[in-house]
Amino acid sequence: MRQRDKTPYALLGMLTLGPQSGYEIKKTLEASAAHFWSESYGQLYPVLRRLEAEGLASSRRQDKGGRLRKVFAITGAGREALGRWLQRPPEFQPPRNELLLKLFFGRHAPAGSGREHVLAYRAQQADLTRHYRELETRLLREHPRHPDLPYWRMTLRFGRRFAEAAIAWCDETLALLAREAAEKDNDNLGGSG
Amino acid sequence: MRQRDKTPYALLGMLTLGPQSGYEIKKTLEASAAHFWSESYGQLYPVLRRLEAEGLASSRRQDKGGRLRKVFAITGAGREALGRWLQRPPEFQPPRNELLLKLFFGRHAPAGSGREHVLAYRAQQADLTRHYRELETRLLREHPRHPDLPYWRMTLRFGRRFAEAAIAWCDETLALLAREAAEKDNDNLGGSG
DNA sequence: TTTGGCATGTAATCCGTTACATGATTAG
DNA sequence: CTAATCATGTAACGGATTACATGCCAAA
Repeated sequence: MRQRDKTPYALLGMLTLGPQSGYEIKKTLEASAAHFWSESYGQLYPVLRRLEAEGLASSRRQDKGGRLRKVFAITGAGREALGRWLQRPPEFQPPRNELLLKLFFGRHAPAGSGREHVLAYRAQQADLTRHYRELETRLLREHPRHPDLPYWRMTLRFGRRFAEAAIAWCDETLALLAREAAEKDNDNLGGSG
Repeated sequence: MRQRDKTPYALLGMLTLGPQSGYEIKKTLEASAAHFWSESYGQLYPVLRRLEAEGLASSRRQDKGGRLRKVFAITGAGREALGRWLQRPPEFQPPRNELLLKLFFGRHAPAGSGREHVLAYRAQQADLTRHYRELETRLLREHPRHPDLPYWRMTLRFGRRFAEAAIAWCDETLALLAREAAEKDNDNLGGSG
């Protein structure tokens, strides 16, 4: 298996929660880890096939209410491979933040567009904090003794802290943008008056 | 120009700082925006060529101390294209955080590996906060009246706030991991005794 | 003299998304 | 009836990195 390709490990990890179909894996991912990981079908299905070919997962066809499903399970070799990967230090990935890039060039942007972007981002992050809080509450209620719970919570906490930091930053930034806009207005008045 | 490809705009934006060679653009990017944007040469040079073909940038060969450089400048059409892009709302990009993924599956990881990853991340973020602070100080000292300064500061503040949030999260997480490790030890003692 | 930085580019490859294609079942 | 959801996959494309290839200049 390649070094840089993390999708196989993400899928193996998902299979530690129990045997699942590709479709289910995606749903589970979206419901629990969307804020830090995602996979597309175009990636997911071929990789599952590969995992099976390499003996890291096994599959059996299942008939569920007339629908055909292909349910995958992690194998012993799969668990070992996952464990080895979990031990390796995470690779640093160069971030790309389009909002910051647009702000960085803010002086050359149409008036008010920076403010709009930041407002939209703030709203999105506020929604997210609510979402994280709900998720955490539901998790504690529905799986209070699940052995994975502490780990799931850590990732949720990460999301919450970052969303809160983002909101604070938005407020600070909106104030700075307002000041810039005011100074620009002043310059214009001074220049013409 | 394509919709999704942001590299051209990043390069046009860099050219608003003045005419530069591809090599210089990369250096500038690394010195000022590394925490939210990066480009590789394999991407940068072909895109510069494309920008010129589309009339958004112009170039002239320059002989600097015997070395041949190809210096690019943004054109009027380039400024317009940049302005239009700056106005469009930033696209949401699904994040991928390998550290969180590894933590999420932490129960299946070799003992202590989660802790190590978090410690390494914490150290990295602590370095970063120092770096941001220095950069901001230097910026204020060296370019106190630069019209782009307020915008550059906003992105720096983002970096600092996020690094600080990351450190707080690390400390919280390290405590939770320690508790998990302790409980695991207890279980083992109870099971064998 | 040899290492590091300046400087430009191409080719191979990979990873990932999007669009396409298909079809059954279930809930409204 | 029909829209949504379950379910699996492939093909095309695009964006980005990495490795490769080259060569000059300055400083140690």
